[in-house]
Amino acid sequence: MSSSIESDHPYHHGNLRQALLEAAFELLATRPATQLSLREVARAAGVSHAAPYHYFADRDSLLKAVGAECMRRFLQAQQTAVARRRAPVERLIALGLAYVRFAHEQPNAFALVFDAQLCPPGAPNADSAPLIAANEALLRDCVAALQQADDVPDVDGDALGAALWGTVHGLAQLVMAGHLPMDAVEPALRALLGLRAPRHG
Amino acid sequence: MSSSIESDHPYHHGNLRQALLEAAFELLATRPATQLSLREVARAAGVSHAAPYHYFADRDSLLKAVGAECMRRFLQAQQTAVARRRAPVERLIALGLAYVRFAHEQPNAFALVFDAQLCPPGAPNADSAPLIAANEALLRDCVAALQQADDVPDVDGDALGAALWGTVHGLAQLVMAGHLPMDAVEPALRALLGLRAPRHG
DNA sequence: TGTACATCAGTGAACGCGCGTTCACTGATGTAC
DNA sequence: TGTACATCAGTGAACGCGCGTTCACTGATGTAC
Repeated sequence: MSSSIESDHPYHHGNLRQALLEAAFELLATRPATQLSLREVARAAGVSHAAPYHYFADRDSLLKAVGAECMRRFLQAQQTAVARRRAPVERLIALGLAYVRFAHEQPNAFALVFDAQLCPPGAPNADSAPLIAANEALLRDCVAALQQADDVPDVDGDALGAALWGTVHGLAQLVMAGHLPMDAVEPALRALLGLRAPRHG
Repeated sequence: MSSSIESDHPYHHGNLRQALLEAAFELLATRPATQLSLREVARAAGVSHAAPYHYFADRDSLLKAVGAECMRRFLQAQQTAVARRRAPVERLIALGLAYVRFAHEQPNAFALVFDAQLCPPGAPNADSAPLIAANEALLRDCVAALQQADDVPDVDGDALGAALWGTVHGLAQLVMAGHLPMDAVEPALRALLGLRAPRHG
């Protein structure tokens, strides 16, 4: 019984920092990060609105930590998806689908990951930096593998990588915004990669 | 002298509705639409904070009207860019560049156009609906023209259109978020469309 | 095993703020006579 | 040309709200003796 970390003592919560991050993450199912208030998160964690200040300097740094948590889950979703595939094209498709599916299922978490205010790409001080680097590396590897296959024209790898990142990112946004059904994503990716083959017949 | 619509009478402003929309649009250079307050817009238009209620039912409908205005400018930027080009690939590149450039220069206006809360794609009651349809038609035409060129493999046109829309949309987002410099956009688009040619030599 | 005490995680009252919205009003305008 | 009047765009005081942050506090915990 003493093994329970989640106790209900009015004082000494146990692991409030983690509980706050989880509460915030769950609230993201409800509304965008910009609309999350510190008080709401504290309320959801069952704690007074002043308690979070023992773990986070202010609202902003709580949101930054939540963003890093989201990034972690986002990266893992992609790694899991890619790990099951071998063929370069299939790896890329799996990566893209995982990317879009995460955005579809956790739109506010996805938006937070790419929020320039909270997770600025130029400021590597955040916890997110290594995760972002890992994610870009993952994509780069998939593109490089594709290029080593023998049916791909000779184009700049970095530029192609940027374009494909743009594609999955944009498809994610369009799905999130309701402009495109999730079903349309895989055909879209296949059509695009289908360009690389010379005309049929 | 009596021709001046922009008078400075304390009462009877002249064209307050339009002035509010313009003030709001200019404020978008400063902060995202979600952070715009009615009072701020009224202040920027030089009018009391209650005045907007003569033209807009509430904050939300003001923002919706601003969104339609943004959409109008966004569409026009693309139409202008495409009008100067003839070759299918160049038309597509010009379209994509205009798309991304608008997002780069007016990020908050761009974001508002695609805000699902304020401009929901499923609710065609907004002023934006015909503009959105026109924009999608523009892209579709460019893709169809590309497919009629003789060096393109036989892939599903709708799926390809979705993918290319995703690509420009995603590149726009990545540029806005600082993950990609504006300079990288044209090479990325050219690399992607370069896939359609068989391997060189 | 029992007592005294330092620690510090969490409390709850309080602050000042800007917001969206309402409301009775004011006064410039243009029209009817 | 002059007067009376209806209209209605814009005013400014007021409301209640939830927010972020501060602060003195409380009381559960674990340790030293």
